[in-house]
Amino acid sequence: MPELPEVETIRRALEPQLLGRRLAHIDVLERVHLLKNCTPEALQERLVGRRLTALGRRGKFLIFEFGPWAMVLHLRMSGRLLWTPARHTRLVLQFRDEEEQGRALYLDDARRFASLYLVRADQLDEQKPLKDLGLEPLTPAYTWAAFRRLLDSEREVKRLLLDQTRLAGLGNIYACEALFEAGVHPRKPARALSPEEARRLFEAIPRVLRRALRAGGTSFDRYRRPDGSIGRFQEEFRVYGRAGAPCPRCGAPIERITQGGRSSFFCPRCQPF
DNA sequence: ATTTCATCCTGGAGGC
DNA sequence: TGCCTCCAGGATGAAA
Repeated sequence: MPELPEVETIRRALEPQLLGRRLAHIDVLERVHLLKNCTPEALQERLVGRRLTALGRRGKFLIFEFGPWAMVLHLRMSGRLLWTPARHTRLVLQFRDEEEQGRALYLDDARRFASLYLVRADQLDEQKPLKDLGLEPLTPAYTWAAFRRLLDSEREVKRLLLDQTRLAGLGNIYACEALFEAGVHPRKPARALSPEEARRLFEAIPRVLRRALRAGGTSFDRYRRPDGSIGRFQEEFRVYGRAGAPCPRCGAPIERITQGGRSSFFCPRCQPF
């Protein structure tokens, strides 16, 4: 479900609530699928009693740093972090606050695809799952030179944009929307983009992500902010999920194709091959 | 070395 | 109402 704008929206909502708070309890209700490199006991031992020293994000990963140890969480398709219990609660993080009342954050994840790693905080860049992540689109590292290097591939540009080891944070929605904004056909081999197309795509990616952030992300299905409120970016979709509907720019019907088992939506007139 | 494919799992929507 | 099929914001590891 969540791509970079949704994960960053969650991060921004949680940070002021949680930074400096002490973790009182951690309950793992689903260990088999969720815990990738540790046991519930190890999680408890390393994290309980510690204060949250940082809440970060890399690509679609949320990084809860508790002093020397970090809990790295990926929500995958259906994961949500909520302040209230939900139908498919897989993990509960109980924080102590000043008044000692305590507040709990619930990981709700119907499809059980979410994943959690326990990593030493000083090893985050060297260990799974963050070590192979590619370029971050909303950071100073995202430069024209770095982006052009990334496009040096025969692969279809849409599939390249989804490869997290090349570019971190884009998912199906924002890859489709950025390609539309740039006027680039999703099937075009990355290397075959003209310099103008490459430049437009380079600029469209952060622009689309920032617009989505401003809207609080996309909630056409399950995604919610931790307080349960929804994002509004689905109201701004130009192509995603709009097969057959008129292109907002030229009126031609939006097409849907399949690439790597995933749907791509594009305007055949505005995004010529 | 790439690239495709199936798979993990559950729920919702739509067809009949 | 019930049953069936398809689809889903993601990623991985095996197979081709």
